[in-house]
Amino acid sequence: MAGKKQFDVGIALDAAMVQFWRAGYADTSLDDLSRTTGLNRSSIYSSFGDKDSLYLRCLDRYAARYGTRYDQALSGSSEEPLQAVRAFFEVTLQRIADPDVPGGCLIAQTAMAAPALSPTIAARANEALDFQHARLRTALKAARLAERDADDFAVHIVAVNQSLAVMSKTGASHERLRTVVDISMSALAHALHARS
Amino acid sequence: MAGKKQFDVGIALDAAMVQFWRAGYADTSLDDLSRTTGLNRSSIYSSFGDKDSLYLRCLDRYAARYGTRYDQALSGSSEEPLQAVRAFFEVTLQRIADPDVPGGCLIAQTAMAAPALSPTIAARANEALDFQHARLRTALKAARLAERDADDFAVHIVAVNQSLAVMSKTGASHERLRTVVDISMSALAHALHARS
DNA sequence: CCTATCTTGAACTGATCAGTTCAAGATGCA
DNA sequence: TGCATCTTGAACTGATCAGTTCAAGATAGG
Repeated sequence: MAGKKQFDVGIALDAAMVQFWRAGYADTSLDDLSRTTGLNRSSIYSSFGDKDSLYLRCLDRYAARYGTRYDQALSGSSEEPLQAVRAFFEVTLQRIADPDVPGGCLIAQTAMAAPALSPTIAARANEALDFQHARLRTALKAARLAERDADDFAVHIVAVNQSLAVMSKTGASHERLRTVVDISMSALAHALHARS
Repeated sequence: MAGKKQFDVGIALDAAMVQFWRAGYADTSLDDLSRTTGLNRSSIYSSFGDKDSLYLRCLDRYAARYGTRYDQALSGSSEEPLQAVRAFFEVTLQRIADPDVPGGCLIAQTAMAAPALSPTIAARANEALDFQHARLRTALKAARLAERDADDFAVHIVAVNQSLAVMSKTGASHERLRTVVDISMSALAHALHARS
């Protein structure tokens, strides 16, 4: 209505998300957020509330953005589960290789720091991982994998996917990360070959 | 020579290690350390130096303690690689199940927080993971696995082992963690069955 | 031009942080 | 008992933290 037009909320959220993603909650100060978003402290508070609220919004933004990519990867080759799961892992590998974005994974980082974070935030990270599990479970069941196998592989794939975040933080090469994935893929291939 | 006898350095280091392990570097204050070790701030500084030095000693203590267990697990069944790797994973599963000690993994936690830690500390965590990889590589090669396969599986197993730390932080049940391991074990079983 | 409304920078508050200092107290030895 | 030595608690320093406040400035509608 009056005053100057507002900043782009989406761009500011992306900048805050990247900052939390790179440095974690504890090691990101409001000054860091102010600097990386280009917003004043006052503007951050008036637009996003306190640090916890902003972190929560960044977590949701992260989960939504990559969640749709995981969904697309799994549904893109729904008739060929091996290819679908390969595409699923590829989402993570490409994110890690993306120079515009930190390595690691905001969800994994949140889970690791959970004891020091607010229960609401910790719960949100767990929900995101549960959702990831459900995504994979559904896709594997649709591929006519036995119910038990679908559930087990979903658990395994979620875990291995998280391990990529840890390994990338240690400076592991893209090749090494692909090796981690390939061995899980071979296990899935064997299970699919043996299905009824 | 004079004055009161000293406290037990080992016990104090264990307490500090557990504190760092549970809360991470950033969320552990010197007051926390003073409280959990029972030592005065002055005593901490005079005995262990500053926070970084103490953290490094805890990291080394952690790596040494569980490193020997991993070594024993791998060498205990050196003629049967499947059993050896199973025992390797069991070390981690038992540590996670141990109520006297936090879940997760101090090395993984350090790696995840690396960007905010001193380069020395981050490097030490990477060294520990490299050592873990070498351990597995040697054991798998001794089991007459092809050089390339031994290296690849060593990379995979190190990653999956780290994933257990992440998943345990999300409240994953012991059963689920075992499922993660079992699928990697099945992949190894197939590779061993197909060896020349 | 004028005024109402929003943004912004900077300063301030109370809390916590790592690290240091030092005097009081406890202890063992002679 | 008395002395030498170590431990300990508490206070202090300078820095940083999250969160709040407010006046100055910028803008758009009338």
